[in-house]
Amino acid sequence: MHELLIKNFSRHIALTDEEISRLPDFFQHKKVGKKRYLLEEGTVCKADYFVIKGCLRQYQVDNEGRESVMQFALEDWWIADLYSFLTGTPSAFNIDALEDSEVLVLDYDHQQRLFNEIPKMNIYWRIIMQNAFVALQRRLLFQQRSLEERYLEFLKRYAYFEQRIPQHQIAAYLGITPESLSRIRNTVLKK
Amino acid sequence: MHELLIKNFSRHIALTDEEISRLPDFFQHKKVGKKRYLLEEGTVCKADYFVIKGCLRQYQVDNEGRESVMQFALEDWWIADLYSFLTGTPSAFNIDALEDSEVLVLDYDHQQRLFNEIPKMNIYWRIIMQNAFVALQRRLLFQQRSLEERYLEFLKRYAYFEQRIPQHQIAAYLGITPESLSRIRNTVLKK
DNA sequence: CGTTGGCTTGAGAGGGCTCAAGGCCAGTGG
DNA sequence: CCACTGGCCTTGAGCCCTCTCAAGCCAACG
Repeated sequence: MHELLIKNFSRHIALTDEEISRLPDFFQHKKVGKKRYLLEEGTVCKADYFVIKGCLRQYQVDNEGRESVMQFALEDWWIADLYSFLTGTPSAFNIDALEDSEVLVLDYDHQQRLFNEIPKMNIYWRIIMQNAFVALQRRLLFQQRSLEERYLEFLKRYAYFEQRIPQHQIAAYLGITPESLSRIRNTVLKK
Repeated sequence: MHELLIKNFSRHIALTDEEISRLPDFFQHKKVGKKRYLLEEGTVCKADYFVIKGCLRQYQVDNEGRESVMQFALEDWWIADLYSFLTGTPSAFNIDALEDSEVLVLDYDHQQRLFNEIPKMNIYWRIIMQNAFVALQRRLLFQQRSLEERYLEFLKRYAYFEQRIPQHQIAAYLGITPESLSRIRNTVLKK
């Protein structure tokens, strides 16, 4: 099994060697070329994806054709449309690769089996969901601040991958136009 | 144990009668008068609260004194500052009662014991965290729409308690000024 | 070396905010 | 029973931040 994933699990729960040896039964390995889709709007999100290489994004396109980025996912992150995944309903999101990427695929049935056969996985998922929830709350509050504050917060939290993401994607994540982001960067730089 | 809570658990997991009989060991009952605080900014959130009567709100006050409402909680809802609760750090939020209310208090140690003694509680909390996460994602996306769309979405999802909440609180939840909300309501009514 | 996509810059417009005043209760005290 | 008060909602006027639309630049790539 890929070491990134094992380390990730181990951050929250203690897996035995025996349990680790069973992990490969649950996951599939998949390569996603740049600009290729893991999920397309209107289809059901059938799996949760763990990124081991590259960079992906989950986004929505509104009636006017504007994109809103829900999430970026780099190495060591999970990505999926959880709502579609959990309910089995068609997704409103797309997930595609910003770079050539590789993911571990955990489809719904395998996840359920994982919960049954290694019950402490419930603890792991409870904890990462709690963390994701808290992060999202923080993001929601920053959404009400000025553009500059939002951008600085983004830099503070995500400086380590900011250079890997095109600016207009960052704008779509922050909920602002690329033009505004360009101007903000200018004023921030001058300080 | 209060029936609302048992029903809530039962929506996601199957508790035995024996397990239900043990629940009272974990919870305390507490009354909170209108305008009284369950949590004050700067203190640690030591418990997760399940509302059995009344209405509470979780909110933040920014440097300019503006309030942002993170969440309302009525009967059958959980409320807490999860970040403070999980990390034991001082909270940036306040939680107070908009009406005379009653809650069941689950403090951190009791929750940990609950997870240990009734392991399927991990499943329950995993599921409600997933649901809360998905709801928050939806809210985040609506934050980028126009005032009117945001208000209509709020009505659609929360019509059943809209009358119990003062308008300026709803404005603070939607991230707009009370004046703007008042104007929006006017234009919506005319349609 | 022409085309394409991403970033920047400018000018103008508009949505939502600020500040201020007025009206309408509900609660309170005389 | 009534005047008074304070909180909440409404309405108006003016402004500012951010968006839109448009053009220009530059690097990457065929």
